[in-house]
Amino acid sequence: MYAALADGSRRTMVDRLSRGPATVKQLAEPLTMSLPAVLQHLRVLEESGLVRSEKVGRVRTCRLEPAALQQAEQWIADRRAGWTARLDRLEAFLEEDEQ
Amino acid sequence: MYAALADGSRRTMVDRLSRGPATVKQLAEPLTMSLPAVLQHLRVLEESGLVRSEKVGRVRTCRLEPAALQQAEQWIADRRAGWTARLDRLEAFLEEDEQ
DNA sequence: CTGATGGTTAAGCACTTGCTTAAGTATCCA
DNA sequence: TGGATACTTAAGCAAGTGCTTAACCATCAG
Repeated sequence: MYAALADGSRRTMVDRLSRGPATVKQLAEPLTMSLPAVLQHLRVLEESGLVRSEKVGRVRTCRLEPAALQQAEQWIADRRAGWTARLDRLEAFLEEDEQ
Repeated sequence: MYAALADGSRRTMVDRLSRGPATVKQLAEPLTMSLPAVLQHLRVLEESGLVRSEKVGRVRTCRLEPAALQQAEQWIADRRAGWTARLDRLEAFLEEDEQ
């Protein structure tokens, strides 16, 4: 899933989708690459669970899957929390030592 | 930076570091790969800004850089926020429509 | 029906990544 | 001093990634 976010073009796509659903064409518009390339990025995003899409007529509409984003966010938050907790304990220890 | 977190071995290293500083040897211990491979992962983590390390004697000690982690977390949080804000507006609109 | 639109598939290619082994270098300890 | 410890560098390689072009399929509008 972080692998999906590792690519700049894909982050641009996620950014676009965070402002609302979009078609493949619309996702491709700000990107300087061929449509097949965009399709491949979209596939990566879908496989990571970050994006869901469905086709109506000849138009495929994509939308963000906030639950997946939250999961990624949570992992980082947890590691960071562990680290700051450690710092707090160290601080408390130094404080205690001072007395 | 997400590229740095994209690899499982590197996430294992970050996880270890979230529980406190560690030497290269300690980081390598849970990983089933050669030491040079670990060094290469460490280099990626340092270049991403997620980890800082310094060498004393013959031992290199690594520690997490929480600011970088927070930055990654923030980006995700922002995209997610944009999306949920959209949902809220939609909900408000539907509610209004109902009256 | 026919052309334009929106998407899809397949093949190929340059470049990057994630390892490996082999051969160092620089401490530290007895 | 001499061996063990803790990294470090360099070279090489198999697999994966991010594109491309060419060709194709399925709507939709006129």
